[in-house]
Amino acid sequence: MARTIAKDHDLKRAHILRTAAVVFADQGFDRASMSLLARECGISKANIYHYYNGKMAILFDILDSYLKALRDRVIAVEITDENPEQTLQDIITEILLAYQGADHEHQVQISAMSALPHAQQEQLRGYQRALVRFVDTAIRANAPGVFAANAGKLRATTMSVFGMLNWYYMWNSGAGPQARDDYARLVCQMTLNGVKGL
Amino acid sequence: MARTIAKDHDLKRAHILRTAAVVFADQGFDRASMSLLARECGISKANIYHYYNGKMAILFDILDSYLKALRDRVIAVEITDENPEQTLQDIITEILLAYQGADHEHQVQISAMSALPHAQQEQLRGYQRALVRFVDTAIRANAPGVFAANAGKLRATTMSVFGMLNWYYMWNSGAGPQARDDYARLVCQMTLNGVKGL
DNA sequence: CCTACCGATCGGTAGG
DNA sequence: CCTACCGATCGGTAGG
Repeated sequence: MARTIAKDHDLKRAHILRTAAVVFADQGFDRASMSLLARECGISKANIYHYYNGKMAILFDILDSYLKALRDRVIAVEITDENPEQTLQDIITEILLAYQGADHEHQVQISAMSALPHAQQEQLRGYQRALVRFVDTAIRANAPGVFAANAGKLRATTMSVFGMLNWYYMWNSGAGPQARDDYARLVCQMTLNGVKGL
Repeated sequence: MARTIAKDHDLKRAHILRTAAVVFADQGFDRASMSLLARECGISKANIYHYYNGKMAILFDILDSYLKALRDRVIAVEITDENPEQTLQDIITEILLAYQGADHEHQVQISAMSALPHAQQEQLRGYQRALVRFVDTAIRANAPGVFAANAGKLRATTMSVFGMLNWYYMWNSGAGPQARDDYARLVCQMTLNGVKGL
């Protein structure tokens, strides 16, 4: 009995979370009212407060669950020391595939993360940093000599990759696995040829 | 007499515009109140309405003047048919230099443009499209054979460049001309080697 | 799980 | 009769 209720509770909470990501992304966090969110969820506004303590708590849960899952999925990619090029491409592909279907969460991350308290922002940035470090290491493995001589170059190259990946939803948000795999190859190629060409 | 007053009017309007870009970027457009903007401008809230018809009129003016000037500055870059590589690098450098000191406007563009009416958004997107077309043409000139065989590749490459450039403020916003020139070389190199490497 | 309702603050405008 | 400008407050709505 209690389990049935608890299960329904989690399902409903997850539904609110997903709906909120869409509403916050479409309207913007500040102008998306709790009334609208309730309407979109098919429940009353007061009922939302049974699952979340406030509007910011929903925002934090969206980004915390999204970024944590993204990090865990990407750092699980197997690293083969014998083939650093393939490893980098595997990682980039995994990121682009993880982005698939998460455009709303991605947009909320970019537009609304700054609305959170500093401590919560710092926690979220921790997930982002772990991801950046992981990609950073994979890129460095492809040209250790170059980067040993120029530390700033590695950072610039890594941030270039994230620039390309994080901009992807702006021009190809509906892309499927094939298009994402293709783009991963292009990004990987630009990165490798770029850094080795110096 | 009338000219002196008019001149002061324009200067004051420009001051409101610049201050609003900073306030809107820091606080977010929706949560930045007109009261705060007035305080930051050192004038009364009512006085702002002498220069602008409303909050959205300020937002539109920020983005319209910024994007128009950006477009005009970049498409003024001289194109030399004999040296398409140098032309591409000149264009990328000009964009990064135009971004310098405009981080607030850039951030407002990304986070608040969607708050405007569709007609105004469309006008702003016109400036963006002109810029994209210009870069697109410059990239195509570097590998006509490759892109004739693969139209989607050109678009992906162009959007990669904008991803790298538009992400720059996220990790090196305070960069000076030297750092921007360095990064322009890296972006150009990644782009050229990437598309020619296929 | 809802209706009813609050303190506060919003963008915008009144009179002078 | 104009422009430029202010203190005070409007109607309406936000999160809770």
